[in-house]
Amino acid sequence: MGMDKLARKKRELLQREGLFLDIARRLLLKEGYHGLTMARVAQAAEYSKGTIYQHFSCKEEVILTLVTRSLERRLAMLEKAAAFRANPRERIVALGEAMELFVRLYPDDLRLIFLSNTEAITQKASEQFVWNMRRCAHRSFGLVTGIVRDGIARGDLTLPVSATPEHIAFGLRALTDGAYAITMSWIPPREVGIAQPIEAAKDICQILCDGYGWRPLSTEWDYNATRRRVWDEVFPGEVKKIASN
Amino acid sequence: MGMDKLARKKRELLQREGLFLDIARRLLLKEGYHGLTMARVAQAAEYSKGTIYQHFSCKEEVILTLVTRSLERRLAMLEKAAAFRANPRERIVALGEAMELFVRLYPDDLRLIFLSNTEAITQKASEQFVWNMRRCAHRSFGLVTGIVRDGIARGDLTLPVSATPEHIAFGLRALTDGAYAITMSWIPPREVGIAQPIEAAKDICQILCDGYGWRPLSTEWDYNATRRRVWDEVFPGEVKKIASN
DNA sequence: TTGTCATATTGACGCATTGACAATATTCGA
DNA sequence: TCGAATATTGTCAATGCGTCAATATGACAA
Repeated sequence: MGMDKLARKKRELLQREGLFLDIARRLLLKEGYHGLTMARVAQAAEYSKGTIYQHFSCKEEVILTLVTRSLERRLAMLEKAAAFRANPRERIVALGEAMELFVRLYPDDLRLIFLSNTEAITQKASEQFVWNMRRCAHRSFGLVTGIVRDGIARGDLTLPVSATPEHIAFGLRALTDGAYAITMSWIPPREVGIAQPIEAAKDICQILCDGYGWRPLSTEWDYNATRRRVWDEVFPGEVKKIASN
Repeated sequence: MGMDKLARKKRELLQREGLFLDIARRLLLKEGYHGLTMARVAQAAEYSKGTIYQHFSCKEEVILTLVTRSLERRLAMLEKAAAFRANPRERIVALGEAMELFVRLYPDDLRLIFLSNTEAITQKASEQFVWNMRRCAHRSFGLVTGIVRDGIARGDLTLPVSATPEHIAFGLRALTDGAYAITMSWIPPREVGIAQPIEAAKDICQILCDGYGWRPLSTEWDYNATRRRVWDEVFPGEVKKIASN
C-alpha cells in the first residue's frame, strides 16, 4: 500500500476512534456507568460492536481513555498558569484560578477525572493507562513543588524543619481535590454551610500559604489584582467564554 | 404469633442479614465491585439468591449498607474525640487522631467509604440511604463547626470577615479527605514525595489553623503532648490494638 | 479489467449476571 | 392435625460483555 494511502487510513481510524469516544462520553455523562454500553455506542456510531473492540480492549479502557483526555486538558491549563510571570505566591494563585476556570468551563471533565478514582474501573486498567495517568499526576504535582522551590530560593518562604516542598504541594493539592470531591459527592456543600465551595477552596489555600509564612502574605499584597492579571494575561479566551454564558 | 416468637424471628433475620453482609464485604474488598455477585454471596451463605433479595433490593443496596456501617463506625470515633476535655484547638487535634486511628485500625472501612463516591453505586441508592449518609456527613461536619464556634466564643480565634465557622470546618475536612483520597488513589503518595501522607495531613491541618491565627498556635503549645493525652484518655483500647500489631 | 490475497468488519454466540416469579417448603395459630 | 400465611427456592427472561468464524472490502499485480 502506498504511503499516502496508509496515512489516510490511519487518519480515518483516528477519526472513527474520536467518534466512538464522543458517543461514549455523552452516554457516560448522561446515563452513568451502567448507561454506557458497547452495543449502544456501536449503534449510535453505526458500526458493529466488534469494530469497537479493534480500538479498545474493554469497556473500562474506553472510560480510561476519556479520563486521560480530561486529565491532559486540565494539565495543559495548569501548565499555562504555572508559567505566569510573577512572584511564586502569585503563581500559586494562578494555579488556583486555572483550577476554577477548568471546573467552570469543563465541569464534565472534572466528573470524568473523579470517575477514575473508582476501583471498578481502574481494576481492569492496562499498565499503559495507569502509567500515563501517573505521569499526569507527577507533572501537575511537579508544577506546585517547582513554584514552592522558587519561593524558597527567593527567600519568600522558610520551611519548618519537618516539612519539604512536596509537603506543601501535597497540602494544597489535597485541599483543592478534597474540596472538589465534597462538591461533587452526595454531600451538598450548601447543606454544610458553604455556598461557594470553589471560592472557599481558593481562600483556604491562601490561608494555608499564610500559615507557612509564605511572603507576601495575603495581608501584604492585593491578590485580587493578581487574579485579574491572570485572567487578562493567561486565560483571556477562557474568561471570555465563561462571561458569555 | 406470640411476641417472643416474633422477636426470635426478627433476631434470626437480622443475624442472616449480618451473614450476607459479612460475605459481601469480604468479596467486595478482596475482588472489587465486579467480584461481588449475588450468586457468590448466596452460595457462600448457603442460601438461594432469591432470599438475599428479601433483604436487599439490589446489589447496590448491599454495598450502601456496608458503606453506611463504616460511616457510622467512623462517626462514633469522631464523636468520642470531639468530647475530649481540652481547649478547642486540642479538640481539633483529637479529631485528627481519631481519623488516623480509624484508618489504621479499619483501613477496609475507609476503602468502603470512598467507594460511596462512585456514581455507579449511588445512582441506584434509595432515598433512605442517601438520607442516612447525609445525616452522617452533617453530624461529622457539625462536630468540627461546633469546636470552631467554641474557639471563637473563648476568644482563641477571630474569623476573617469573609469566613464563617463552616468555612474552617470545610477546609479542615477537605484537606483531610483529599489527603486520604490521594493516598487511596492510583497516585502513590511516595511517588510525589510524601512518605507518610497521614501524618502530613495532620501537620498541615495544624498549619492551616495557625494560618487562621487560632490560639494557642502550634509554636505556643506542645500538641504532641496533646496527642499522647488523646491516646491515653480517649482511645486507650484502640492504641493498644494498634500497638499489638 | 479481473483475479488474488491480506485485512477489516460483522453479527451471532457463549458466558455471566441481575432481578423476577411461580412453584414448593415451612411455620404458626386454631 | 389442618389450613393459611409466610419464607425459600431454583429457574428463567433479559441484558451486557467480549470472541470468533464467516463475510466483505479494497489494494495490487498480471
